[in-house]
Amino acid sequence: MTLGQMNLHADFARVIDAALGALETAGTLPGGLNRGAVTCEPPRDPSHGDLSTNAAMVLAKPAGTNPRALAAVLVAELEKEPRVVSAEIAGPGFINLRLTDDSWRGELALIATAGADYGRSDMGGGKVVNVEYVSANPTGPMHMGHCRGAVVGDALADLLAYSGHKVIKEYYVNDAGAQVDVLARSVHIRYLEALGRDVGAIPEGLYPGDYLVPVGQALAAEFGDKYADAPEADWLITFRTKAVAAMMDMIRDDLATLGIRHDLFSSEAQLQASGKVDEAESWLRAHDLVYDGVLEAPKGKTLEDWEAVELPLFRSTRFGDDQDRPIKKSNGAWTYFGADLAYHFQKAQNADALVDIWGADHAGTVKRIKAAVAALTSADGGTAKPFEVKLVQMVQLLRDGEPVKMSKRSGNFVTLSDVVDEVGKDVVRFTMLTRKPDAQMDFDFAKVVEASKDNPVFYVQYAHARICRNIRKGADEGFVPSSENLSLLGEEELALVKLAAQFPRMVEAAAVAREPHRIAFFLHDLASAFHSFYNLGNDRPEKRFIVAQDPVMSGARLFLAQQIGQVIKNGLALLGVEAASEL
RNA sequence: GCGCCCGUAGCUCAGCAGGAUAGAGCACCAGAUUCCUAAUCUGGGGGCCAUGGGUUCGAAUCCCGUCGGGCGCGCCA
Repeated sequence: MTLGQMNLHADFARVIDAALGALETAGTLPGGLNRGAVTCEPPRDPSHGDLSTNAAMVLAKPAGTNPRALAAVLVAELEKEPRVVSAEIAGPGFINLRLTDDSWRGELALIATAGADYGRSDMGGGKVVNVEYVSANPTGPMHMGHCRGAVVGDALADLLAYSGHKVIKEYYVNDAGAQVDVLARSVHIRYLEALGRDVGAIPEGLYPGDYLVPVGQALAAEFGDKYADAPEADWLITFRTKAVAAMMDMIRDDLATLGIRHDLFSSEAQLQASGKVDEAESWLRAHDLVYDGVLEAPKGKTLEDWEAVELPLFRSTRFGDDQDRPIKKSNGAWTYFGADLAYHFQKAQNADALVDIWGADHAGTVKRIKAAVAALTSADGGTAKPFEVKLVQMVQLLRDGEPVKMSKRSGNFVTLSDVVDEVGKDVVRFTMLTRKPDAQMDFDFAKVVEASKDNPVFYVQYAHARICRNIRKGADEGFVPSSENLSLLGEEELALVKLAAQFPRMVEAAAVAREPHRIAFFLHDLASAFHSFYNLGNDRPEKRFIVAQDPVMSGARLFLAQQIGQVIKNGLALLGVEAASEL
């Protein structure tokens, strides 16, 4: 049995499929029906049963019968499954299944056996997926604008790994564009300052942030006044390299406060130096995907300095873009797109699939890069390498309801580490993960700081801590979690198990949809169900986890609590949030 | 003008690759701890799922139009 099969929901999807197969063999159903739309999931209303399938409804038409008639024969087939207590037809043709209590008790035991692996699956089949995220320009510390993509990308990468993919977490360092020259000049000012020169105000157009002060000091310590009066050409490259390295150290530290650690940092400058970009261009030219041409003036805005110049253009209009895109500038340097194209080609050679996490402000470039990657990776006439761009919408930063304008140029921004220091990693991560990534969100700094005690993350963590505390208390009284007498667990307890048992399918669905936020919502639901059950013990002492004078019942209940805690812990781990045993 | 994303309760958001009576948190109201920490629980009010069509057994969900909001539309990155 593989990991992907070891849970009840996956099992019953197969039971239903087998039942349909039996009907085909018997001639009741025509062969070759597409069962892709058949579902097997818990009904929204638990009173309808444990599992529900729409098989009769989606197959009735192609089978030339009506839903309820098909449901009747399918029910007869499903009732042969020993774990099925009842199979009922409901509404327009749903089939609702009730399973034996023992099958749920078995699932509970399975959670204990699987432990940290409960929910893990082999769905990905070991395929290598490269997830590129953050990739902020190395010109300053991480700010809140980067935060969402960082958290979503990291959680998605972990989710894919947990679902049976081999994941490479990658950061693309844009250390080759004009912005790093600006950085080098900004650092040179700080270098002069460190040497005691009067530099006055930081000139317009350079980065004014204080974070460059120590970089200037380090350069002064290393080089003395060697470059103080030297022409820019003498120091630009050296300063650029040193400054980028310093910025990347800072960024790595910032990411570490969120628990984010990339496997691979790829340098744009190194990529260009290696000749990979030229190779990509040659290949594209040979395949008539790059040609020399002249662009039309941009629409929708007027540019005084617009000039028509011949440039090497990528035929992105063939792939739905509204304009062909230059891969080189008139000065011969690569455009961002030109280098990016080669970069993706290189990534594709080392992975079975690519996922990029981008900010929504880059949405306009998705078509061209997807087109380029599709063209490059199907070079040998094969199928193109799967490549998805996941857009993470903007976070509107507010302070007491007032928008905070952020600009690195002006030095006015809310840094990531400020926020993490203030509210903590878990709150930041959970907040970013409790909404779907393709909707905009507001992040009111003051509000989040103030309301951090009410953050849903504590609700979930509290459930876990509560469980740990009870297990400790049980141990103090000599009660140990035990799976010996799970038959003592009744309807209310099994309702908890049924919810927890959905974790594996939630993980798979979240991985397929690339939506880690589903895990966060599931955990909230599970914590809520747990807190509810826990409070039953207020009025009904016999429902407590620790029942005085009853080690057998206490053992079974504590076992239940332990497994619920395990599932919460597994889910939190996926989100990169701590599952503390004390709050 | 064009492209992408969004529009669900007073507010912030879910709604599981179309499914049964649209949910949660916050806020508001009313309750529950001699008993495992109340960082919890129970109950209540509150929604023409922006809007108009279409697809089908069935639509908040898919398609088209309209309105409203965001982002983008340079040889920038």
